[in-house]
Amino acid sequence: MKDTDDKLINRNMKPTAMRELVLDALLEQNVAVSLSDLEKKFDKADKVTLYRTLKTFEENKLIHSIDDGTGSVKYALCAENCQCNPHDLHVHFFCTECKHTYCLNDTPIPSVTLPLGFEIKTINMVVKGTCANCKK
Amino acid sequence: MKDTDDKLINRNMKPTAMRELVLDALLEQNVAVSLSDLEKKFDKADKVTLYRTLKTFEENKLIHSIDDGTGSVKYALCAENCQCNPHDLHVHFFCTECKHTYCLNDTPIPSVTLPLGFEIKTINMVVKGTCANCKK
DNA sequence: AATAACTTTGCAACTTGGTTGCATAAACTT
DNA sequence: AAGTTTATGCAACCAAGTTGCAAAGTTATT
Repeated sequence: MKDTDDKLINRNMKPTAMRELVLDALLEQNVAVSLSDLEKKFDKADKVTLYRTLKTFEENKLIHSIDDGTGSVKYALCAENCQCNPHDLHVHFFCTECKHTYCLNDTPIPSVTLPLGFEIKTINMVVKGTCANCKK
Repeated sequence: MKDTDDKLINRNMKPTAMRELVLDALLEQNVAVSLSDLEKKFDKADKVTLYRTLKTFEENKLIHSIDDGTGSVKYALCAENCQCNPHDLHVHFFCTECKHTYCLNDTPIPSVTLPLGFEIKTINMVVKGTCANCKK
């Protein structure tokens, strides 16, 4: 049985062909991907199916979505046992050169002190700049 | 001469009727507004004109835009002498109850240490939760 | 005051990303 | 094998943002 099948089953999803394909694509990337990235990659696949595949992945916490401010939502794999809790949150980085969005898994979001009465539920933190690849 | 005229002229914009109207609307708000908010408020005004008004305001650093993750960009007044430099950046707060977006002007974005080779240009940090008004 | 030059406004129309409804196809259940 | 559930694919739609172009308004020039 395939590795991807495991991952899908572990997260309570049936391992369909489409899902394996998308999961493979996500696994081989070290940057986050958008729906339209996937559309380009699998130009025979239907946009809506890809869309719904990502949605189910997200619901089942196999991936998380990233709003990097580019106007198109990006998706990236969660850590193995991630439950998408606040303490799982990490900083995302958008490179203005190569336009890639990175999960900085080892960079946790620093804590902020809010004004009195404001209660935090979650945080989105996107750093923009030049990535290690483009800096050279 | 009106106060709003001053502000516009200080920022190198001609004080047209439309601009005064929009600036007034921004001044009387303590939360950030979206283009569609303005459309509702001024239902006679053209969407594109409002759009371009906001754009010129932003170009001239009278306001800054906020991507709060709701899918529609919000705008809020800059501080008096703001140049929108990195050290002017503050945290934004989106209340999931009242759906309002606040500028936390007194809450600077904490510094983050990035992986080797990553160079920061700017940061977007949006905290989501319940605001002081809704918490009661 | 009349003309020219530039700026702002308004309408129409379009693009992109995301989304829903519904029908077909595939996969499980008994 | 029939019936139920789940996944996929097509069409169509929606919202937000954006562009092109012409009309209206402003400012400058003589």
